[in-house]
Amino acid sequence: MVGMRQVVPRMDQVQAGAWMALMTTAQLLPAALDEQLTADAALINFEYGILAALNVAPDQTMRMGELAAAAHSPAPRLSKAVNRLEARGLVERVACAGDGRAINVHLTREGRRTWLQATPPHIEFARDTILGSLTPDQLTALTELLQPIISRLDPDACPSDHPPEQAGR
Amino acid sequence: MVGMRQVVPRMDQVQAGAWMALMTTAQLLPAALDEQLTADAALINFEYGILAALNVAPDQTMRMGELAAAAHSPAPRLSKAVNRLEARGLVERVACAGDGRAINVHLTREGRRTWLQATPPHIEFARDTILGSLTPDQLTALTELLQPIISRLDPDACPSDHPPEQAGR
DNA sequence: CTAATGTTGTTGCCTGGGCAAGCAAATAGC
DNA sequence: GCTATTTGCTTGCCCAGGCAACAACATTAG
Repeated sequence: MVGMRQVVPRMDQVQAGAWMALMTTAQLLPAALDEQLTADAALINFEYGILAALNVAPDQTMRMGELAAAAHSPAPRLSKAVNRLEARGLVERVACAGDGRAINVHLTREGRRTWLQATPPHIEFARDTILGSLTPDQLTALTELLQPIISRLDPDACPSDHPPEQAGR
Repeated sequence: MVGMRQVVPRMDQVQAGAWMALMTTAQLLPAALDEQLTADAALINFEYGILAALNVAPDQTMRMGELAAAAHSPAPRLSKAVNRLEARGLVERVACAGDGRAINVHLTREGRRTWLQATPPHIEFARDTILGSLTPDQLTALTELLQPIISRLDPDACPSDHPPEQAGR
């Protein structure tokens, strides 16, 4: 019994370090993003992602289902976010011609204006505050290291998608 | 005016890729953690962290302030989490002898039992599902790449686990 | 045509978290 | 000693998100 000090499995030093770094990042990053966006545009990151997705969609319009998929969001969460955006006039719901139960979400002129205003500080924050400390080679390395983790967390996550995708396609 | 297509700043391909990987990780990781812990021990990650911190503390006891610092949590969040844990008998509040306004949080026997039971699946999940796809060298690289990002997000985040703020400096 | 099933969104209820206000003990100023 | 400030923690109020129940329309089977 003397050798049996720990009942629980242990991580070695390297694993523990990576684990802590991942956890800390996952904790701080969303908070920092929401803080920046809320201060600069009264938007949370999730809402910004909706505007961004609509902005690059044909006719600035998407179906709820598409939007939910693009934002990796369950339907209720998206529905409520669209409620909020619609109440502010940034977005409008339009009945879908072909299908009576589908809803088209359309980015209003005001919504696009808000997105245009919100984006520069957001991109700046991402580049300067977050990515700015790494060289391009390091960024590439980071991306490749995170990719397998993402794949294991969500097998459906594909490399190219998501909110802050660049504006001009 | 023809050349002026975009008013908003852009990220290059490398930056955008890293950005997306970071965002996706930050989105998926906490959800996966809470899911695993909730299923296996009816704890969310934050609560698990509290038990874990108490478990390694001298006398299985910490002051609220210490705990909040250890969990990188604002005071109200910790207070409410301790409320929940105390209601389940996993933790108890004890008045602090020397200071009438301070509260010592103590891990009960039942709390330690819960932590012991919750930990193996948690560690397994972390090692196998999340870190398992990377070699030790890659884990080291990942840690070093995330470190500067963490530092920029929170200047107070200390790289090493416990630089124990010993009283006598 | 009608009934059963499937699809698409929305609403309600509950929980966790942020922030500001509050309370109580300790400390500093007078 | 007595007020004023500071420290340590808690509570209340509000918002965002998860899940299940629901409503509305579409589709398929009989």
